[in-house]
Amino acid sequence: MTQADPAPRGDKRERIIDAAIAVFADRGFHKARVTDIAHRAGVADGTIYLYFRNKEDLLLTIFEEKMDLIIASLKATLAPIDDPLERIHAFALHHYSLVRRERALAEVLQVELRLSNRFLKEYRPEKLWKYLGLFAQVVRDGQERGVIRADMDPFIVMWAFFGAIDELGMQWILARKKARFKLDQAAHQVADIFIQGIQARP
Amino acid sequence: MTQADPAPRGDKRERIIDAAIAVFADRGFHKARVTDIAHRAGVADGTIYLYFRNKEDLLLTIFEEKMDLIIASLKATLAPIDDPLERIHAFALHHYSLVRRERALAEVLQVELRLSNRFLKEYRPEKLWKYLGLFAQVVRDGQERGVIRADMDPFIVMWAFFGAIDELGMQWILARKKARFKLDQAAHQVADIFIQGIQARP
DNA sequence: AGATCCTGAATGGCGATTCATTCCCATACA
DNA sequence: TGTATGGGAATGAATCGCCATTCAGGATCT
Repeated sequence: MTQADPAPRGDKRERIIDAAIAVFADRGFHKARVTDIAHRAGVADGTIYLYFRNKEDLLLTIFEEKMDLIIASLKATLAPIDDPLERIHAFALHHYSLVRRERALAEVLQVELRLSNRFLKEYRPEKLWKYLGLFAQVVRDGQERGVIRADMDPFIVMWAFFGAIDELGMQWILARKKARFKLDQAAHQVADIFIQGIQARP
Repeated sequence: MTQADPAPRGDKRERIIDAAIAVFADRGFHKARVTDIAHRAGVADGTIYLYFRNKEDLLLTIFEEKMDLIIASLKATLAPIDDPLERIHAFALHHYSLVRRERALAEVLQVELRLSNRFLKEYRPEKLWKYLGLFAQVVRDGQERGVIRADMDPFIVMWAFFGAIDELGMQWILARKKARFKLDQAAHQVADIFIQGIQARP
């Protein structure tokens, strides 16, 4: 009749993306077979190529689209918090709440994306910069307000903090149930170290 | 893993390892072709299989052998330093001196090893644990002496510190000459953040 | 000669990608 | 109402390129 979508167009695309996240997390990008993804999504192998240029495009699409959601969510979390030091704390907690809630996605973003040379060397991970940029901005704000040491380079602090958070998240994911620490505990300790480490002292 | 060399002698093994480090760093493990490594080492493709079981064994052998050297070097660096907080500083500087001096090796260890699922999930990176364990021990010593906060989990501090150091090292390597910071500056700032962050306060 | 070491072309397997074919259904027409 | 038709969507078997690995000979020593 009207302009109603005749076919479940978006549905298949969504299913392929979800299946890809699961399979990438499970087998790793390189070992993941397109056939596996197609099977899991309940579509034919060729169907995937109607929606994505190739296997790598599928990985990058997941990154692009999911990061948009994550960035929006992070912004919403930080918005009501005024104190920069408190925001650092919130950043860590927010990061891990995602890791815990969507472990497969987190695994793809943290572990698998890094094996894509294209991603690391050729492709500009704009979305990652945007995500981290929010943190760097928190540091700059804190410096302007005088609560964070002025001799710290926000750029270095940003990568250091992300590295710390990311590494612990990765170890937690890799260790699965055997993890020797709790994510929340890690979030608190790391945030605490950085807050103590960079705050301006009288 | 390399059991015992069946027979072959000479400097070929060494040349293959050096060539592999260069090619892995340059093209990435997956895109690196055995042919490229052989060519660079000045040997025939098949020769590589006289010294290594397969391509992955080559990667793991590089890890095993180089880590032994790195661990020994780190121990020698820390030995004459008594103050745990000063050792943290030395750890960061030592790590980056390696990154700067042997960039290709650092790239392989930091970036490429991570793409080997086998390495991260199945293989136990004992040597990495040994390396990091040295740092965890520094934290424990500091706690016993009362100069480091007792409420910090050495395990979490260890991963956080390594993550921070590692991430900055990776960004520096990836950015090559365009890096927006100096390695030494990063070493000092990160060490400073952690020292300020974990030291016991009166 | 025999043993050791090396060579590099040939092989084989894997799995991403393609594309000829089929399916589905909205619309048009009788 | 029944049937034809056009074309986009989906299929999945076949293709095809890539490259790690092998191995039947050579080369080089003793």
